[in-house]
Amino acid sequence: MARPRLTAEAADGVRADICAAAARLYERDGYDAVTMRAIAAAMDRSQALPYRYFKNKEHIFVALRAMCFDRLTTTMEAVLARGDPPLVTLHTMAHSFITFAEANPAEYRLMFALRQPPPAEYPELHAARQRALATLQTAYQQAVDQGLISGDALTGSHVVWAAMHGLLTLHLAGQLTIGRRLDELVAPMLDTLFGPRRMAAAKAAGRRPQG
Amino acid sequence: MARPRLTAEAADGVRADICAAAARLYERDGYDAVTMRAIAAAMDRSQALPYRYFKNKEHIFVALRAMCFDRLTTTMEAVLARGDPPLVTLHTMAHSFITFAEANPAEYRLMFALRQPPPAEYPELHAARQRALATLQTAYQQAVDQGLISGDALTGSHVVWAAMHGLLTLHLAGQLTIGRRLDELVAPMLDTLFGPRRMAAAKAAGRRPQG
DNA sequence: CGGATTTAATTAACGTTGTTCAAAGAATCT
DNA sequence: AGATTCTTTGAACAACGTTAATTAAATCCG
Repeated sequence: MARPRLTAEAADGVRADICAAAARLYERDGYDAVTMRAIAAAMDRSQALPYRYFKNKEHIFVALRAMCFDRLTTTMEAVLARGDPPLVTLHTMAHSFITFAEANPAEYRLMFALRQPPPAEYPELHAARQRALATLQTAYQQAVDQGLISGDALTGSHVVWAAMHGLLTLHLAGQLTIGRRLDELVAPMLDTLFGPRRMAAAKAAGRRPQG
Repeated sequence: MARPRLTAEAADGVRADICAAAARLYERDGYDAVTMRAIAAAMDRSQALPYRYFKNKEHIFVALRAMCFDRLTTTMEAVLARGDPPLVTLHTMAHSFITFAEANPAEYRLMFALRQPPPAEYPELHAARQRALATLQTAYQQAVDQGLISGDALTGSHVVWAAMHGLLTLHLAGQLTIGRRLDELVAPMLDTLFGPRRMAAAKAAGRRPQG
């Protein structure tokens, strides 16, 4: 025959390199710095190379998004694995969500950009997002099962997700005028979502060493 | 002397025309269709004309954003002017917020875009946004004054604003997987924010013909 | 009325960008 | 070695934001 095709792993490796270069550019110099030419230049390759591995620029950003969601999911699953009392877990999970966003604002902006291709077109990204939400839902379900929260977990976890996300979105867009510390709004938000008295009691009673 | 400068009103008129052309393009063909050349072409002018009236493209979008916030504020103020009981007003205001977003998704996306210049650089836009939030805060304050809600109005109105916004943001980005109707989440969200029992009671007792 | 002058608007151009396509390079089999 | 097939490249295109040089328009003064 002829020259053998790249192994699937090899092709994935190149794709990973492309994503890494794009991520580095994005994190260091912002969205506008992520150009196809710059990505290729960072890899010491020609400007046309990325097009052999991604259909277009948008697909590269979709891949980046999925990677970010995977990272977020990992931290959320770690919280769930600690096995704290449900309300403590929810509280901690919400804070780790906020910590993630504040530590990686550029990534968060990317993940939840308002201008995005319809998720249905990118099942991989959709799955990554669902994994994060499922983790929250599991924690919420445990709280419901123990009678600490009423309502169904699917709806409730969506409400929590949306409320936290709204806070972070406004914060990152500089549209929060109340003070400088986001915490001033996080605490009341969590109180509203989970109830202040129950939270305090759960935290006092539920602290464990590790898990 | 020589050719007289354009009147301030005349210049504002041209600026308004530019914004109108940009808005029409944005609404009809999306963000990518809003190019300086297309704006000028829609006005039957040369491609360099917008630069005499706006520093750059970003400033045009800032102006559009401010116009959208003014429209939102108008509808919110109308709700406040009805003079319903505070909890009814808050409830109605939240729904009008959602109605606005669902009726003008493109505008909403524009208003709350994650990638935006720092608000401090555009006091006019900042003021327009503050006006909307102040309206909500006023309604919230009335509820606090009547003992229907605890906590301070500034914090509380921010929490409500953020929660509603989070819901809409995820909805518009297609990241809400629960059912098709946004209402399935709006109702639980409002219940969480304002309390279901008090809400129902207030609505039953407070309905008025017009205000 | 007619040149001088000052502002407005246009034409033309520059540097970049995303993307495509034909040509060149590399790796295998016969 | 030569043919063949995949990979990579170099060059090109159209479109964009933006700026500079040029032309058109409207006033004032004589």
